[in-house]
Amino acid sequence: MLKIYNTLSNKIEEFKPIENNKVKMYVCGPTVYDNAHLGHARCYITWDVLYRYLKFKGYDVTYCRNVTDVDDKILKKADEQGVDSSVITDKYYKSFINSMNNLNVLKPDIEPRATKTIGEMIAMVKKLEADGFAYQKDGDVYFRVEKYKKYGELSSQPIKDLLNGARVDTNDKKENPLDFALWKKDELHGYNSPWSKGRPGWHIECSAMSKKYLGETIDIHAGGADLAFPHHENERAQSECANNCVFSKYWMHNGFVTINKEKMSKSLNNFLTIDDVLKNYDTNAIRLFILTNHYRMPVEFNDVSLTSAKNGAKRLINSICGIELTDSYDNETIKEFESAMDDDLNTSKALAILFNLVDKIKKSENKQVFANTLYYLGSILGFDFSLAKKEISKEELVKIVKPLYSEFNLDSKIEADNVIDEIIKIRKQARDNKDWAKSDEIRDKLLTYKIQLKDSKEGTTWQIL
RNA sequence: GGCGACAUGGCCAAGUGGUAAGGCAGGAGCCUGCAAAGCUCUUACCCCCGGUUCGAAUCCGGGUGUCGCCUCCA
Repeated sequence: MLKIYNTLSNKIEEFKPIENNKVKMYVCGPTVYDNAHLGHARCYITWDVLYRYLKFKGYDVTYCRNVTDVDDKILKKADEQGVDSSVITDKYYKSFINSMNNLNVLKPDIEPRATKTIGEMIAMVKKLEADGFAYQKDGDVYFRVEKYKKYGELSSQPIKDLLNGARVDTNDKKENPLDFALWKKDELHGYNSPWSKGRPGWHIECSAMSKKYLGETIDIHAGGADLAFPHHENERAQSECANNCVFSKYWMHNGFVTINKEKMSKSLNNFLTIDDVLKNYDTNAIRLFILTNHYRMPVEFNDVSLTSAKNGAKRLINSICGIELTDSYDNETIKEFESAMDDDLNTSKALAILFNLVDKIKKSENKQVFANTLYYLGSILGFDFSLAKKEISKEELVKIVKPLYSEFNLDSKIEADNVIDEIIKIRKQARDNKDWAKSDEIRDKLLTYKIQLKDSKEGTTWQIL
């Protein structure tokens, strides 16, 4: 039985979909105005694991992750560069998708774009205005927070204390400082609407897209912890007032990636892009780095942790090397894994189970069963086992071996398959003569071509790194 | 100021009442001419004080420290 932490109740609750075994989940996607950073990676990897796990549990999941392509920052950048905003959004959307693919994050079922949902947003704002939940002022439209009695419930913010907060946006146009914009007048970049040429507020975008693609009530709404207030709070207020029903049954939030103990973010300018990190660490290292921690806890980025994850991931992934995979599994381990994951996605515990499998693969007679199980469960966590070391193909070998002919003055008639063995023979002569200098020189030289030698009593074997 | 989270071995991190998963690093060993890689083995009483209990890392109270949200942010 899956249990998840619901931000709405601040409790771990049993997960029960609204409709049979169907799950509708919505994750707030990126605003595409810059390259995605490691914080985004954490977020989308976390929800990718939830998506994969729900499917593993047999749920019929519809996963919607939007793309925000109407936004102040996008327009600012477009204006600065003197281009249409679509130039900016297309560029960074592609970059985002590329990063997600590189991170082995599954494509959501639906990826709506805000610019394609403007009509629905306007309709929603009209409804809110007609029902007295919103008011127009000088072409802007604001949501009347006091009309929604549950306001502040999701983020556990007492409404009266919000007013006393140090950072409340005061704006003469608002009836109440807490009211937030549903529509903003913008003659320059705007869309036509009943109120003004303008554009939607950020919060209404998600409300409208969620409704359009998943319906008025969904099972899970997720995103970064920084979205809980005000974004999710506002989304919930709008949607529940406009639709007159529950917006989302469960709300889930992931913790941040920190660097020097501080939240990694654009505004603090202390971020590393996903592509930057991928230069030094592969996708499995990043997965392990992130999943080692519980998804609601902060994760501190540094090279020590990433290197640790890199080494661990290598061992995990390579442990299935050379074992033919079938479809026989160790059911007991699968149960353990499920029980860990059922406990609010305890990925740390799930990983411990995977590492125990690594041990079993080495020690058990039944290597295949444990290797299958590791592959199966590891894939639920999104590890990419295709990166495990495999037998290299003939073409690859030919390519690797090519420069060795001249390097070692070999006869060009020697088959690629035999080149390395031929060099080992040369080295063996040196070793027989106890010419260690020459022997080591050959070994080091081969290593520069990513060919690693291993000496043992039975002779010397080689391996491509 | 309001709300909330966290504090476990060298580093990271599970663990919500019965005497501490797992990863990385380190150490020892096997292997080797020496290495590398790989393999085997290996290191903790849980921030402080007080309380509840037969028994607490785990519950309660009080400290101390760190972080987050209250503004755009995953």
